[in-house]
Amino acid sequence: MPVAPPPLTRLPLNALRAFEAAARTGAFTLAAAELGVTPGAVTAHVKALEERLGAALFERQARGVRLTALGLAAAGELTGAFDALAGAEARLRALALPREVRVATLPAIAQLWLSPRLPALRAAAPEISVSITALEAAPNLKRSLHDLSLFPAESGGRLVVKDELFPVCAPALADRLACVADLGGVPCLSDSSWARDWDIWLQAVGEIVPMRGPVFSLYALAVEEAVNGAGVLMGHGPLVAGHLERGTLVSPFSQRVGLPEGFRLWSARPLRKGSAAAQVANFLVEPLG
Amino acid sequence: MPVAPPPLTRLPLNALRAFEAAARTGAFTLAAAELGVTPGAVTAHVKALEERLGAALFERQARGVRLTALGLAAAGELTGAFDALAGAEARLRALALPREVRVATLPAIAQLWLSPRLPALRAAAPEISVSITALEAAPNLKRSLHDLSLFPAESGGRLVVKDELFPVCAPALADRLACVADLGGVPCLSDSSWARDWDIWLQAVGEIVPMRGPVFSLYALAVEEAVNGAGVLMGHGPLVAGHLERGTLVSPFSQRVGLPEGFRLWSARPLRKGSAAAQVANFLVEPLG
DNA sequence: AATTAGGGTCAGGAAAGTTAAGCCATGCCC
DNA sequence: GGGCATGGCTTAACTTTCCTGACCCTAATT
Repeated sequence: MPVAPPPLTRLPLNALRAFEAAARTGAFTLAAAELGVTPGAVTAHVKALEERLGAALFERQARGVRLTALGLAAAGELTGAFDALAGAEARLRALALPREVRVATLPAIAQLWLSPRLPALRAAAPEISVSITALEAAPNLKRSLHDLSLFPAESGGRLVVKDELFPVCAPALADRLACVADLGGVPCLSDSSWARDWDIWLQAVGEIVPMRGPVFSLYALAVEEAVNGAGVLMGHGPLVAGHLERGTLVSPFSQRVGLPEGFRLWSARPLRKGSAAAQVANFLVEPLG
Repeated sequence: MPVAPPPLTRLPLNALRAFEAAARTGAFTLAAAELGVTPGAVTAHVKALEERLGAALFERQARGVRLTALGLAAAGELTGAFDALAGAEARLRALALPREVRVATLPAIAQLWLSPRLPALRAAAPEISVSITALEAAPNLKRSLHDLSLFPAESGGRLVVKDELFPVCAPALADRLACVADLGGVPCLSDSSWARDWDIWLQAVGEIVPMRGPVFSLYALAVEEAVNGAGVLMGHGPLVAGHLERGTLVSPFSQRVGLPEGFRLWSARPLRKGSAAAQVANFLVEPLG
């Protein structure tokens, strides 16, 4: 590695951020995803930084990278500094756009739980602009671009609604289901990210039924298919409540299994009383109040 | 299947930095100088940020800009965050280039005091690479790119050498100076950034002598001219000591005026014992060891 | 009236990022 | 165990963005 030429210029900010993200996530691709750029850009940034410093920050391996001692030593302080910067950025945004609230949640929750509630929220506080981002996993709260984050968890945040499992299907299909064992004779829909739902419910009710059926990658799609009579879906209480009310889905069995987890709401930063984010949070937790 | 990537975009880092520098310095021009870009770039960055936020950060006035309430509210936290980032950056650099020490000082001190000492420093610690930057004013320590900063001041830092004033000139010229009043008959050299030197000395010795002579913008140039016999210069003790020793300059009058200030050394960050920066600092303060 | 100081604007050019292909170990599979 | 697919980083050409440099504008100063 060549010794650095007299670099009296400061280290490039974006390269530092790319390095920090790569160090924290442990992979260039993850860092790229977090920063919203392509992996090639992260490669270039880290490389530029290493050339500038005249020392390697990562060991390149065939599959992935690993921090060098230097990289490890430098990453911690950088992470702290960028956390502070993210906080300052969020505050600036909150000051400039006090009516913007950005919520992160699971795609299923966004579509099946949050979306139906938005009209009422808009009616209650029309000046607030709520934007929803669907993410597969809860974002890093310190670094997130969101104000609120609604995800299933067993603890933390504020409980919005408890989750429970029970099979649901179209009314026509329910007629063919007299007992749990009948599930073996109909398609059982499942969602790839909640793959264990059926196991959990069956184990809780003490039954063993061999089942098969299509697997969906979007829970909302599985719900639609269930409504269309394509099969029986393991329903998450809060996500199928609307269809149950309207009668487009019914619950063929009485056994409901409460899950230890519920949908819980976190805020990225302390909510100031009366702020738009606080209003939205309160609405989601206590829609009536 | 992954859900669509976050359409949320974060505020551009470089624009935030430009805004922070402009807010802290109070002027786009100064911010541009600090960042090493042109004022136009700062204009564009701040403008982009304001458009992104949908709110003004500065009030544009015919002559200069002034922070809006929003800008003022946002600037403080940003400054703190960027200070933290600068600290992390400096630490990264120190880890990667442990033998680099960067010193900021006045041009006159660089040329007339520091430069003559560098050979001895190199001999004492040949592995350390010292780079010197001449600045007209002491840099912001928290944000500086330098490790050490050597500037005249009345307090703070570590005292390296006291400053005192007394006229100096070439030996041949000294013969024509019997008393202070004779200064009126010879050119009196002065430096534009130390314009008050003559006043200070004359007032201290209780004389009033009308004088004129060329004004230099570089003190080192004035010293060279004095050596060449072009006139009498108000010498700063530490900066003319070498010439006095070699006899290329002499002090025609006995009156020496000690200044309340001396050359003082600051370090941007706490010096770790044994670090290259600490070695250089110790050498400058106590050259004998 | 002329000068100066500070921002704003615009065309052109340098340096980001993107897209798509390439590498290279690992792990799977027959 | 060789063949083959996979995951992750890299590379190269292209595109977009950002910076520069020269100019204009306004208000305060000389």
